[in-house]
Amino acid sequence: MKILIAEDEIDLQQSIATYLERDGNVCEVASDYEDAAYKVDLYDYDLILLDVNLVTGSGLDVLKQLKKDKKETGVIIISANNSLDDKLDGLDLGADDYITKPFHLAELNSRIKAVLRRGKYGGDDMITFNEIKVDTKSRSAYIDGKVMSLTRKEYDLLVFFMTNQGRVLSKEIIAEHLWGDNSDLADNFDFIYVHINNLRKKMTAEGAKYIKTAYGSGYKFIAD
Amino acid sequence: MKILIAEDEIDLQQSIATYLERDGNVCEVASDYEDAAYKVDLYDYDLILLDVNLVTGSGLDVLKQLKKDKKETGVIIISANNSLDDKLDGLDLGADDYITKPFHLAELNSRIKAVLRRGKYGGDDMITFNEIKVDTKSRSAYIDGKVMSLTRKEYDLLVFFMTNQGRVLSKEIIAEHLWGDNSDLADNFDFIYVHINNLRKKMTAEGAKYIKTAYGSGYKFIAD
DNA sequence: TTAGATTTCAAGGTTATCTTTATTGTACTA
DNA sequence: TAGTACAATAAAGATAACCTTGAAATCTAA
Repeated sequence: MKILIAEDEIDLQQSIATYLERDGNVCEVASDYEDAAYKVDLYDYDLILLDVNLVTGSGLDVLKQLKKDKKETGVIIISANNSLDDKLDGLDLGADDYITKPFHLAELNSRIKAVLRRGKYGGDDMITFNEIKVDTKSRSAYIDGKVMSLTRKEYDLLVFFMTNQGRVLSKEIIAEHLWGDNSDLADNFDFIYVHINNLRKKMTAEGAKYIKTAYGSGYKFIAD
Repeated sequence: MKILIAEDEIDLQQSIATYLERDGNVCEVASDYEDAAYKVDLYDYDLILLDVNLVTGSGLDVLKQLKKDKKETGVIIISANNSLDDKLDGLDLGADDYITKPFHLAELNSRIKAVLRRGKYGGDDMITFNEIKVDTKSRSAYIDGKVMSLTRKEYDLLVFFMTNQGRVLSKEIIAEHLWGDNSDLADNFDFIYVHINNLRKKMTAEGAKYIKTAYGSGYKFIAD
């Protein structure tokens, strides 16, 4: 999921981002009103966490703009004070939920999941990149409409790449996500080459050369 | 960088220290809660690796104290069990990241780097200087919108320059940041000339002559 | 339990990058 | 202005990262 965190408290912003990224989401941050408005205008997000009290303007104005542009984005309002007004205004303007500071990340997380589950937004289970589609519910991948026959590791790898498009992923990071906290693989990540190779073969066979090598740093999934 | 390792497993403590010191960091260790609380109160660290399950108390209390004192210290939580609670509580309290035992040192290292970097340029993924843009998430650099094809050392060098704009950087400082290990290459930094030269070529090819030579003292990154 | 599929290991080959070396060029100092 | 220290460049050599393959170990489903 692609999530924008519009929040001016850097500590909080980073904590949320770190937590959500660990769940495989792609986060971007905006620290003031202008930044948020700019990014909302330019990109499409599945979800926006929107602080109403941004330093240089109101988050509610961002929300208005969003709805004017008819973007299909989930919105959760973050309000600092306890006055109901902000929340109600937010819901009136089409926000999906709200949460009041201070809150626990677990609380935020369950609200996020609920909003995304309602299905209206990117919350469906398909991840798409050009001609590649992945249905995470049935764990099946398609390319040009044809089923890709992938092993478990290949599938996991593909999903990890597709949820982190454009980002350089080191072998260590990949290993951590695909094998969890298995400690034994201490110094030898070489077999990742094999899985990369296998996945690449199946993709390039259909003309999809999206897994690029960043020599010395890792791999990234990106179109030319 | 000055790093405190608050961890009661002596073996782990020592291997982390050895690993980080090899990268040019200065490490101190604390084996129990009192020791950690004492040192955090007395000294300033760039980063603290904080085990939540210290023998005589909770690492989270150390974190609370740290935040109460408003110290600008990066914090990475080390949690032994898999229960999310500790990690969440840690992030709620303002930790920058967490890692679960057992983990790979390389993984820890990349998280440390991310946290330290975040402190320097405020959580933003883009570094900009005139027509040059660097996206640290995808590890890619752009000039006039075009992708710069950089090797790892060239990329690291560029980022180091751009985060230290206008400052004279000696070969020794550059070497320390890009190689960490100042033991082997003690006497001979000549290869830096080569990397400077290579990076310069790729920049000047696009008309960007920002790397100035400060004869006898180093280099600085600055517009005319 | 067993056949088949999948994952991991190990080894050799290939290439990009890094370092060394050597030569030429440039800036400071006496 | 000459001499010296420092810096730039190019090209060869060394190294480390990556790719590929086949076989052994492991897992999975019938």
